[in-house]
Amino acid sequence: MKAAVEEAQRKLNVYMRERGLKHTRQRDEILEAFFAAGGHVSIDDLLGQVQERMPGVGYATVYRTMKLFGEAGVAHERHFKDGQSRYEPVVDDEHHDHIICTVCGTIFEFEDPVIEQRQADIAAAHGLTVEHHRHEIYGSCQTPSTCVHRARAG
Amino acid sequence: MKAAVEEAQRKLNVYMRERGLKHTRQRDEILEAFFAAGGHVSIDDLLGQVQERMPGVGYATVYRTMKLFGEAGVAHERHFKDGQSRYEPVVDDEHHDHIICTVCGTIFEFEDPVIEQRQADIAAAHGLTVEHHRHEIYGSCQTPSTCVHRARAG
DNA sequence: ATTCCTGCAAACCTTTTGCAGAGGT
DNA sequence: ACCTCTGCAAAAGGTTTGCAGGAAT
Repeated sequence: MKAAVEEAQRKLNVYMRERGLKHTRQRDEILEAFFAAGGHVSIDDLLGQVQERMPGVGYATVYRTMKLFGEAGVAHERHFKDGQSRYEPVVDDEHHDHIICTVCGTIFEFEDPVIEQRQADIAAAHGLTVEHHRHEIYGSCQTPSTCVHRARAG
Repeated sequence: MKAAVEEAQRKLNVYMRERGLKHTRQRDEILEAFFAAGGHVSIDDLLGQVQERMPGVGYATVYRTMKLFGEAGVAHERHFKDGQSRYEPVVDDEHHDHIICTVCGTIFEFEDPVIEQRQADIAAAHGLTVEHHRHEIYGSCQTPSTCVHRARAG
């Protein structure tokens, strides 16, 4: 499997070239740190990573860059309860959803045409067209000790 | 149908009595405004409502009160992309999901038995029982200028 | 009387913005 | 050369906290 970061790089380059934006070392580093981290990174996390290789970098650059990544369709901004924005990589042409075992933390992916269709219907009923969605199911197997997934959990 | 606010009042009273907290006019007003608003209220919304009846009330009180409501299990704090916390009533044994207009920010609620059922099935297929889930649909009407929801957006 | 609450203002934290200089095209 | 990007610092939200007086028990 090709590294997702390469796909992102291409996408980003196209986006930037289209509007005359420039390729800089900072953007490279941030992109790399972002994908290396895997997901749900905060600005602080990223800044910390990037500063190990480029000590001068400041918050503003990271903020601006993540916003750019968002516009380029490379990163997605999420908000949890801690008041900080967190970012996760956008994985293309495959909008799978997640089902997460609350016992062992295993994350499965699923995609269900029936649900997709219902979503479109519901949106239409409100006069909207679906752009994207987020769907996470949390559940558990029986008990921690009998958790079927534990073996394969990270 | 009994007003949900009464249920919440009872729940809140129990919680407060248990820990010697006090019943005040402010808390009453905020609770009422909170339930009157229906859902997805921001602190500003609440403060505005409450100040119509109690001009002196400040932000701090509303923040502290909503935090209290959260702890008492009467309100649930949510974070969307606009950087503000929004609150919605906790309605027992009934959960809804959200559909959000990316043009005007209007938030609708929906609940769909078909989707609920599929979720349970999908979870079962992975050996899990659903505990809770999070489902947000983002979509738009045509263009900002023709946005149907704009009229009712805050 | 005691203890909790309120309102104000200041503090705090995250994010955004203005600007002058550095860097990419 | 031109225009964008960066880093700094200041500004701008949103939320929290310290404190002195006020209210509930």
